[in-house]
Amino acid sequence: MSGYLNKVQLIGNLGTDPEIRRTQDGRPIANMRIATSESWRDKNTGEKKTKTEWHTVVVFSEGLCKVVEQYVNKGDKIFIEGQLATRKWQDQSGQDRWSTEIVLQGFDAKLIMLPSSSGSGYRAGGDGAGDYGYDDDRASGRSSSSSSSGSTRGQSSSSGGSFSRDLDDDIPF
Amino acid sequence: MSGYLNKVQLIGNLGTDPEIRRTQDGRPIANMRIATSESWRDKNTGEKKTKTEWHTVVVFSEGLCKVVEQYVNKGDKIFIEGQLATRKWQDQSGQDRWSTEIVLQGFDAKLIMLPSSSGSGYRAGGDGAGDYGYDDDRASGRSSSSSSSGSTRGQSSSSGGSFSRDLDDDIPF
Amino acid sequence: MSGYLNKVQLIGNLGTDPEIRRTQDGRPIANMRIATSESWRDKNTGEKKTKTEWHTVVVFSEGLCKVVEQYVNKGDKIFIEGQLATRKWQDQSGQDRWSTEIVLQGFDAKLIMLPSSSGSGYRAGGDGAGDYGYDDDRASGRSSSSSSSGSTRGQSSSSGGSFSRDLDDDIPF
Amino acid sequence: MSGYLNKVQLIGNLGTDPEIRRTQDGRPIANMRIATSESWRDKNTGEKKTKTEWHTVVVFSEGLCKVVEQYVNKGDKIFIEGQLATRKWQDQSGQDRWSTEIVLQGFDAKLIMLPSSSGSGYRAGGDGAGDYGYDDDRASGRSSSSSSSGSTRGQSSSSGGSFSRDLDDDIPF
DNA sequence: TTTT
DNA sequence: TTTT
Repeated sequence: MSGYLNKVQLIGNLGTDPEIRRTQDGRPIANMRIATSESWRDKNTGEKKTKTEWHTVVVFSEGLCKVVEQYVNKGDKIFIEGQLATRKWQDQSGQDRWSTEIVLQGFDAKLIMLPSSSGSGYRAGGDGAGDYGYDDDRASGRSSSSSSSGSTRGQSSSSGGSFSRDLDDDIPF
Repeated sequence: MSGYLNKVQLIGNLGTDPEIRRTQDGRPIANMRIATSESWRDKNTGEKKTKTEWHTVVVFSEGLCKVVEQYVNKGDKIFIEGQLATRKWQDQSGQDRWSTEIVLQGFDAKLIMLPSSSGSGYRAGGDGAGDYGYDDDRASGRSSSSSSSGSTRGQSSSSGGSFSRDLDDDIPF
Repeated sequence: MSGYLNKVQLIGNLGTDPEIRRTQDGRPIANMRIATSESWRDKNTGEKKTKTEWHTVVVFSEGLCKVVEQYVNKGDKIFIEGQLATRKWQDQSGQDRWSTEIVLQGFDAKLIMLPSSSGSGYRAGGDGAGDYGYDDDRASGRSSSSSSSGSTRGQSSSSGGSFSRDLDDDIPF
Repeated sequence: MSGYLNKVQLIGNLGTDPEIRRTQDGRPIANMRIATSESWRDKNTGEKKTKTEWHTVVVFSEGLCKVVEQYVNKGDKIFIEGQLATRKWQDQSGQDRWSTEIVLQGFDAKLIMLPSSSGSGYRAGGDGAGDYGYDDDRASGRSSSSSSSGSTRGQSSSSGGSFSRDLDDDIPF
């Protein structure tokens, strides 16, 4: 509400295909594992070093979930902007555990597909991400709970596209 | 819509009071001049140098305009997040000119008031920034070129507060 | 090194005083717990809700550590920019655990002190944050596991100041 | 010097090849024109609209200039992070003009090549951007004024790579 | 024109 | 544990 900023931005690659699950009332939630890496040359040894960081991204935004479901695949490079959230859960032995995730929900959420360099992907022609016809009722506040696709996952479109926050989220973030 | 990012973030101080004007259909637009500075010590001379950069910020977001109108004053420090836009206009002699501004509009817009260190400001009690309860009609599609305050400018509240994207419902911000 | 972005930005308040420890070779490391909050009004009940997120920030940057040590206190509001890093550790029972932290290290690290609105703080006069004149040995490759202050913690300066990346020369910051 | 943030981030495409010029003392400066676009559906007419914004990016960072010179071409998509700077100049008639540019200089500067979807580019094998062997004397503060390439511009490498700030800049920013 |  |  007041005077705070909580922002995460990543450009990285998906380690696996996104996992889409649904809440009891049918809302989709997408999970992605995204890798970012850094390389540097060791000051002393001159050796080249690399460190890869893995991030868990959870997409609550219904609009972005649809995009993830249809256009995002293992290996793809994406830009995401979301918020940090640490969640408490219990492991099998009942012990408290915490997981920190990057949450894409509400207006701050952003996802930009960055063309995969692998080029192995199917390059969508007229139906690329850029034309996904995401008829923006987000901005108008209408709550078209238009089901969303089932499970048809497109081939990697590799076309690039920007998708940002949607208004029909009611889950606080 | 697709594959692009255009983001500006500033933390700086207002050089003057914001200027609020209105479109013919009554929508408010706020203009602010914000200074950011940098200092460094010259590598050769050891001299300390400072450079101040002045930024023009234009607030189209109706909700943020109300906030600016009520809580933001000359000298205040704020964080803003918006987009770059270059606008063409004609000077007196009819020559084309361009001005680059930082636009706060739509969902990407964000404004956080940062408590003024001067402390000269009037510290609002129960009616602080966090309770301003404005409702914006941009996101809802309504175009109520309504009311909104006239010119009553509060004293510098110095209370700090975050105001983001135009929303009139419960979606957190 | 290549094609990745891993960035976190927070504006929040410290829940406790920073904790400064030192590595065996004398380098300081600062830990801070920073809170960010969000408020929203529940769409259905109309109830006002708040959620506070706590973040663990670890400062490896020697220059920023000095700043934290001298100027940052419980309750202060700061802006930080760093990177996400997830660290594995073993709990008492030898089980693997992971913690995600925001790391301030190297050139991407940034810390801006935002004047505390509480104003309870001691306002440093001539020795304000802007004059701290620290020189960092990280960027220069020197590993002077040197000096640096012991434990003298200033009162909350509330003066505001920006401290970024490790540098001991004239490059502006 | 203290308490300010001035940050611009873009993901966009180059409208033309970068232009590299040199200062009298041989330092390279690269200029790029980068486009970002937005699309939306008009609330009233339902019409699809697009607006493209053009940004002028000036690279003072010597390391990033080399990268731009070798790897960045017309049409390429890149991520850049820099600072806003408004510069005054005189037109032919001696009138004052101002231009706002995004400056990549010093530590805040960042450039990430995003694989071009066009795929028309020559895909560098072992000498791709990722292997550019930018032997990081930046971090060590050494000032290897190693000339830099002349004008050999590689074909679009499409390989992606991240390049960030260098220490050997002395031009303030 | 602000601020430190 | 902070802050508003």
